[in-house]
Amino acid sequence: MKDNTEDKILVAAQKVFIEKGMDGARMQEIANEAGINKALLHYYFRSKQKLFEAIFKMVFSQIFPNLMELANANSPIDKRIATFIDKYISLLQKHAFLPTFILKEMNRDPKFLATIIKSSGINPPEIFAMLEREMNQGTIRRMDPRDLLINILSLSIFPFAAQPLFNIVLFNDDKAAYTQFLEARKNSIKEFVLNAILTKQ
Amino acid sequence: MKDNTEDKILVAAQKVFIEKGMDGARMQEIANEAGINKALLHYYFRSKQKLFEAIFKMVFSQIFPNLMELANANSPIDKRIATFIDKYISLLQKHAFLPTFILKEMNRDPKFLATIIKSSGINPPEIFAMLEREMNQGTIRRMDPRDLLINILSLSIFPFAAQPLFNIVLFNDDKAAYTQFLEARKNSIKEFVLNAILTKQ
DNA sequence: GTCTATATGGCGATAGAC
DNA sequence: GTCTATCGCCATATAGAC
Repeated sequence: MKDNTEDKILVAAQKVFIEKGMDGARMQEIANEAGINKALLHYYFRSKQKLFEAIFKMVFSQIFPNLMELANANSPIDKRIATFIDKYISLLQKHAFLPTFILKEMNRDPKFLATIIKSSGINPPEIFAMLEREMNQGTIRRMDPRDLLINILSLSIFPFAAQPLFNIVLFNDDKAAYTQFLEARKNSIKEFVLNAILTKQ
Repeated sequence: MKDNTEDKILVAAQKVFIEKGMDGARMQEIANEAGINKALLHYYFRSKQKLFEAIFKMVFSQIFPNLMELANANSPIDKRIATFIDKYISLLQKHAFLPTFILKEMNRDPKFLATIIKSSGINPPEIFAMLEREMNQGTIRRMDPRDLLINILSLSIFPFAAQPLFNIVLFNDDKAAYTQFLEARKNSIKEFVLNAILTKQ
């Protein structure tokens, strides 16, 4: 992923766009980061806008959870939810700045965002149907399945998006402590969610 | 809040900065929005940076929850948490775009952020001490109090910050439906949190 | 305090040689 | 494909009249 020029540009552009955002990023800085000339950026991607869209698309597909795993597996619902949370937090740990980037740039162009989402292959109705089956069987409490999905995503993503705030407010700027806290949250979130939704027998 | 020129500038700047962000905002647009000349902005605030910092400070104090209500009241813990969630979601409904703005600009200057936070008068240790008392009394499950606080804030704030995404993915771009959903979440979040933490008698 | 006019610099984008 | 040089524009900021 760094051999040819195009890939070098993509790597450099992702770094700079994530750090500075679309408006704050400079084509010159991307060129420096890639070790090439500014004019080459336009040779490969025509405009800053096109380059940005390529990056946003890449990042979005990297960070959007594989929700389908929630729907398809055969194990019990609590197992599936626990596995999903575990995998998803691990993914966010590897790409801790991507949620902030997505949230930052999400409002820029609603139509473009819609296009990206459509082509990302997620199918919420299938997940909701599965959750409703579980509710009918009485394994989880009755609730709006959209709430449940949003809750799981909120609990997982928000602590990464608000990292600088929580890091200062709750951890006195101790970044290592916050990293450790996020690792422990894998289990903490699982317990919290399962306590909230599992019916007791 | 609109009589003198300085206030007109603050109102206009808040609107434009929230919509476009610090880097995307233009002093000319703020001047137009305020119905004054561009040079006046510099007369009152010296630079774009200073104007932005004034706005960020205002917005931050508007949106940061009055956490102390969680700690000080005399009613039972479940009542206090329920009231807090209710009030906080109502606040977010009135200022739906402020969370996105804060998250967007939070990483710009960590030292400035730290200053703002220090002067905001929140005192987490007091809240944690209160939560630990409840755990010792057995009214709520034993857990890391920081997790509980972060969970409540995540469940409340994230659906506003990720509004464009959820609106498309889950509500087919029907904004009224999403607004209604957020209203219903006041109760949904309460039930979710209380089920997760209350010990059954 | 408020305006018009302008200084000054930096940006995205292109032309054109190699 | 890759470079240097440059165009044309627009941004923040200031000077100076009223």
